[in-house]
Amino acid sequence: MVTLKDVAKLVGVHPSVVSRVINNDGNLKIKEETRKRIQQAIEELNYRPNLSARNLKNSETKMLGMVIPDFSNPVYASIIHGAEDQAALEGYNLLLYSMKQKGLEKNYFSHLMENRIDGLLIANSESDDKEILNLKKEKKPFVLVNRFITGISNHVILDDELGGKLATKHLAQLGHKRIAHITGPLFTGTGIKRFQGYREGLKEEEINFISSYVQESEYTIEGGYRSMQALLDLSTPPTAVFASNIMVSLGAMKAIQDRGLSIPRDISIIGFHEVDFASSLSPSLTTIKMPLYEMGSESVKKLITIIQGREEENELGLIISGASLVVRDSTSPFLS
Amino acid sequence: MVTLKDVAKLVGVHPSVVSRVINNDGNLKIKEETRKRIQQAIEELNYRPNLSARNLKNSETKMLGMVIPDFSNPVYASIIHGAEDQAALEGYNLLLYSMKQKGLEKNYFSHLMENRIDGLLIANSESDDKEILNLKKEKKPFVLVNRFITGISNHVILDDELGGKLATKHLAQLGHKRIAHITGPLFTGTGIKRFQGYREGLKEEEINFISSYVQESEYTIEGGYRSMQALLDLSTPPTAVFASNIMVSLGAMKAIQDRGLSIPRDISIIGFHEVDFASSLSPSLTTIKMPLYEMGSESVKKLITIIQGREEENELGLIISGASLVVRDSTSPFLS
DNA sequence: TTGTAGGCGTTATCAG
DNA sequence: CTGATAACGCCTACAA
Repeated sequence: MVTLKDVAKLVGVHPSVVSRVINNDGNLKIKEETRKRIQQAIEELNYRPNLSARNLKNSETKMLGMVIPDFSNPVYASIIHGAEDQAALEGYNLLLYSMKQKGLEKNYFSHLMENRIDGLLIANSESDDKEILNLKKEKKPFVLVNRFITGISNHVILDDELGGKLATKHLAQLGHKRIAHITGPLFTGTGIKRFQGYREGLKEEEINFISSYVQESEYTIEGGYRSMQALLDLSTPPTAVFASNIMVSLGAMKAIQDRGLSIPRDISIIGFHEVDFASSLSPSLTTIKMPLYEMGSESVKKLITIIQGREEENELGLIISGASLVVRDSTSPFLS
Repeated sequence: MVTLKDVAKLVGVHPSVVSRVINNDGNLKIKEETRKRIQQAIEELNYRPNLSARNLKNSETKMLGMVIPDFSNPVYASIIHGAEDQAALEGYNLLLYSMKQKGLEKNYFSHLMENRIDGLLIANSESDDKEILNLKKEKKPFVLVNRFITGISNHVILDDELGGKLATKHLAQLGHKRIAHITGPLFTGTGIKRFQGYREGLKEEEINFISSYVQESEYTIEGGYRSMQALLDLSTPPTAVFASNIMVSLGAMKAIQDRGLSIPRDISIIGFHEVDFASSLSPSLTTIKMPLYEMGSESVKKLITIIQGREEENELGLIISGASLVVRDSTSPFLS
């Protein structure tokens, strides 16, 4: 392996000079000629700085950890994409940890303590509250992404309430009165807030809240399927459904169609979060599009400011505002 | 930050003793009592070894890079999952690079040269052949995943040909004679081999190959949509279609349904690669399930043997055998 | 069984 | 403008 020394020897100069040329601060003075010779030698030997050594010296790694529930969830693909771009922009790399990983003993926390990563983005919903509070105690840089824990303010979240409201009002404005909601787990911040949005939407449209039209579910295809079945079993089934998540939407659509009912003729359905394949479903799915990419990139921005000590510890959490309706074929006016 | 020294000082012992306790080889002799005291001190101070220092000393990082085209492709989710599990099992971590990343200047190659990662899994299909050959010249550990380059033998691939054959024969055995194939790009190994499988399948079932039933496409929803439209525009359209990829399947299904045709009554369709939501499409999609998870984990195994120098440079590539049919509602017998 | 010394490759500080 | 030196935190011969 080629080191600074080798380059220095070839040029006939001290290693520290080579170091300075590489970390080109601009304002340190080096004779133009030696700089040239050094750069030539670097090319010639194909020298590459050893990052482990640099990391040790600078006590930073320019790597950020990010915990996600699962790579196969398309919603996280967008968040990751935003995070990755922003990280690259600021010279950082992303080390991803999925919760599905076998034998993962929360080594993202270890890595933070062991300085493998400079900071951590926590985007999984499983409850690790104790360890997260510990990070806070240890003053390790981290940011909660799309997640909220009481007592911790450094989070970046979406306006899920607005999204839920938009979805519900869209259905109401199509003339539907019997609007159901398949919620996410009601111990998650997102589940609760989308549900609140649903209630607000009903209120603003002067529709009575009927508790049997609310089914608590998991964020899974199977959950959506079962919950939709329950709704269809009601003596007066809903004519429109707001599904709290894309997986839930898939399950619900399947349940409706398996009963021989047609979307949207018999039942309209709207999903939460926009994904690539929404337009290629049959029928194509009306969705609420949330700024997922932005949430990813803003999370990284926030984490880096914390790492670089440019932020007060107790700044308020960031809400990425915005939510928009993408109308497709799965929702249509209520036909009495 | 707490270091070895701090622990040693607290116990009243030399740092090297502490180091030995941590790297518990088992066969080095340390008085049981001092070991205990050291371990207590470690707990007490909450000491964590600094990985940058360790990496520098050992000239390894226990991190593997992996280049993928895009996080939002569900097929890669399975591969990543397999890779991640195997890596964790062997004490490694995965650093993922998506090709979609902005301002990514192939820094996965740099990272390999700069010893940020110990080896690289190359699973993207974009052509970087020159740089890959360079890696070989530099004797840097890498493995090609689901990809083939002439002159390079360390790859791990699937039996795409078998998969293509299975798909085609399934359709033939349902009585279809007019079987179309929407291929992937025919400059990719996977595209070519699935196409070959298609031809073999036809041959074995004694069905004539008709070139107008072959549409070359990209691995995208749009590509599948356009190619399917072209097939439907034929004077004698096919009654069954083998789509080379899951995205292509989505596009093709949409195209069929947009024409008011029914799947599978008018046209049967089979997709390549099994994904979570295949069963929740409408109709649910018959697919060829390939051992993606295994490909991921085997790739990591192979890479680690190369890193550890346990493998001859020119060993043959590995083919993960196996392909199976998952029959669902999108394929049905041909009705004359 | 434990201590000593040297070095992994880089960079910061100071002196020349 | 360039050189020397020390240090980042850890590990490993070798010596005691």
